[in-house]
Amino acid sequence: MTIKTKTKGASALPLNTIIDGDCIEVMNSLPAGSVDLIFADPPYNLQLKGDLHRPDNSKVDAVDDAWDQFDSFKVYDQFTKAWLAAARRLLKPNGAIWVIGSYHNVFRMGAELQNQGFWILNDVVWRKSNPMPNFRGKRLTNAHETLIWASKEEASKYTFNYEALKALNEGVQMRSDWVLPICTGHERLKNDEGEKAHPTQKPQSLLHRVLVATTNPGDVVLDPFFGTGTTGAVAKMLGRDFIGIEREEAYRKVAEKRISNTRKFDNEALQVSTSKRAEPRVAFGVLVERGMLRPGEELWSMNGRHKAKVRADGTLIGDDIKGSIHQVGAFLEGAPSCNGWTYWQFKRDGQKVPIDLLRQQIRSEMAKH
Amino acid sequence: MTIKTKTKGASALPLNTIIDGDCIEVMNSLPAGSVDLIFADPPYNLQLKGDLHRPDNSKVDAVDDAWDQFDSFKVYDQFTKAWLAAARRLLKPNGAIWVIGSYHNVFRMGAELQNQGFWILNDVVWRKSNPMPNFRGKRLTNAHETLIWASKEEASKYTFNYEALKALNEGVQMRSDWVLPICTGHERLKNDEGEKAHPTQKPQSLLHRVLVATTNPGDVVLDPFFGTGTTGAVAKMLGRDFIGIEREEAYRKVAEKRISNTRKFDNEALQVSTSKRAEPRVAFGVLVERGMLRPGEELWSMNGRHKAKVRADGTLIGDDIKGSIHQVGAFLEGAPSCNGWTYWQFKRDGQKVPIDLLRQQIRSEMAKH
DNA sequence: ACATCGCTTGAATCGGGTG
DNA sequence: GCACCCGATTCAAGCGATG
Repeated sequence: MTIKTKTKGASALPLNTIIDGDCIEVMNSLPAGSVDLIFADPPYNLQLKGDLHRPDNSKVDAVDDAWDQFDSFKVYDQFTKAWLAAARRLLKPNGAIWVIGSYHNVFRMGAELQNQGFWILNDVVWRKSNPMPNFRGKRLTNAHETLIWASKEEASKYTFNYEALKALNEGVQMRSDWVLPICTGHERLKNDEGEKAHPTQKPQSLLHRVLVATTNPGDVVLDPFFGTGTTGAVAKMLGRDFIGIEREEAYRKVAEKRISNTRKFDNEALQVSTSKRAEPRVAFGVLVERGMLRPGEELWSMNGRHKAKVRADGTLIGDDIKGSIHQVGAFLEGAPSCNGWTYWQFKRDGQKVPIDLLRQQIRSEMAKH
Repeated sequence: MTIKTKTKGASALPLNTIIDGDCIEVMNSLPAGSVDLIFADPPYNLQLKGDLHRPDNSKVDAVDDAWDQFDSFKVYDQFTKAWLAAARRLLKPNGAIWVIGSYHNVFRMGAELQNQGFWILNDVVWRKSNPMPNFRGKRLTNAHETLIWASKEEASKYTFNYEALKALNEGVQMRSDWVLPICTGHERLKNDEGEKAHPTQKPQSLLHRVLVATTNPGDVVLDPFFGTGTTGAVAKMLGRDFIGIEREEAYRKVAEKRISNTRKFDNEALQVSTSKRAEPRVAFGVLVERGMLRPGEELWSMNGRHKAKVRADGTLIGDDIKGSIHQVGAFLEGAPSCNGWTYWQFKRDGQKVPIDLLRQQIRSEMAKH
């Protein structure tokens, strides 16, 4: 695997590699403020017999009575607190995190995220189209898992590719409930004995949606519980850099092989729809300067109820009101605000045309240079 | 309102009343171990800042009530701890609790439930069929809320009406994600000024499912955050006893009126529990087993264009096709699916009759037993 | 009576660039 | 850091008015 590094101060970031070790120690050894996104699928809990370790790596005994149950929650909370703190330190100021869990552990993770100052943006329900039934008929079919998406802090300017997700959802904005099948068939990795290589392999479709939604090409994505590397494989396909941490050699081996067999999509395919907000700003006055509108020319409101005159400085004058296209529109409508670009129309050849059309002309000229 | 009481030791339980007061104090004044189910919809601690406007500039009527304001997570946690402890004391040993919340508060509630020894049975996602969109396009549409269902302790023999829920779900076991519309239209209670009486009124369909799933007729259901009394109204319809606690007089008044206008065998409730979707699934083969149709008998499609023969195992055989009544119908019509019950007809006394009539006969026999 | 259109509304942690 | 102001942004339902 090609090892790319990014330098941040004195230390370098090992990109597109799987690091062997305890995720807390490894994260604490990496440079702070260097990662764009973290995706974490930690052990789901503790009624789990065995295999739970304290932050100091000592092993927790399997327990089943109520008192020890409380004790095991305490230990799980310590573990959660430690790895979330290490994760938060790694994030850039505008970075974000995803965690996934079930009712066994997700409430404790969510509370700790809030306690540490992460700012929850959404909780997302992964609704499984093909869950395992409840065989004993004693409860509801456990047909979902919960993800939490949170920015590093309240003020973070997090990445959210709104238009791309809207496009993924047939043109209506993406909701907080995602229907996706569980990982089965060819996608499910097997070990040499033909058994499933990992008990909780996540489907690529889930990571695809997460990464398209909240990262851009070239971003650094870290997964502290890498397992068989779904995060890394999807990151590679999508042209993101990944860092995986995994302490089980068997998983690392499967993941290495998987990722080396994965290819990146074409650059063109990685482009996603973007919002208008990302397009260059155009001042209304430019339309006048360029002669696209004449001073003194009249504009009509979309609803036909109002009109105003263009002035040489790119402001409008209407009845009892002067100001920008936005201000005059807002005043005439009695609204708190108004997008003048979509509110006003001008006349050409007897037809009324939105002034936004002129802005688009200017933008397309700008794109050529 | 008729006041029924149940005596438990020295103290009596005030049934089917709305108690004025702080829910923690009131719960602590009631006899321990006396309640079958608690449904709790506490303040969510939304932490809203400025105003929000729709793209058409109208203002969103947000939850800005004093009862939803908390100074910090710490204060909210103290509140949660106190009311959950009071609730747990009230529950019978085999009692259970439902809580509902959003990502603002549900993680803290879930963690505290576990800390206090409640045993989580399922987390349930209420997927809203008609949520409010995200107007700014900055996040995913917040299209769900989360409920947690937990027994008083791990050893509790909780109530779960598995078959009733299966029947409600077209004969397949109920999942942990429930699609239900939010409370609008005539169901939404208004105050004297014609405004919504409560900012967060829950739909009756949600409480209907909760109470059918986890209580039996005659059970005592307590709601410590009664609001406008959805829990009480549905409990009354379904023949359960309720206890409501609510400290806002305006809400109590609306709830009193609502519940006094509610009848036990409300038509609406009956329609829900006996709707066609809820009726027991009948295998076509049963019609053959019972001699209502003979193997070898011919069936005709509704449009008269196709026919097929009944086989002894309850499948059909037509030209070039064998399979279920649905599969054969779909094949002959070149359709992706087909409801065989309404597609096929048989002949009696020269008349063609839909086979669904036979299914109805079986169902009415089943209802007698 | 029936279809269509327009208006209203719902537990919401809902900007960002420039000066 | 703050103030100012540009300007981007919505889905499903119910209900009443209209044709």
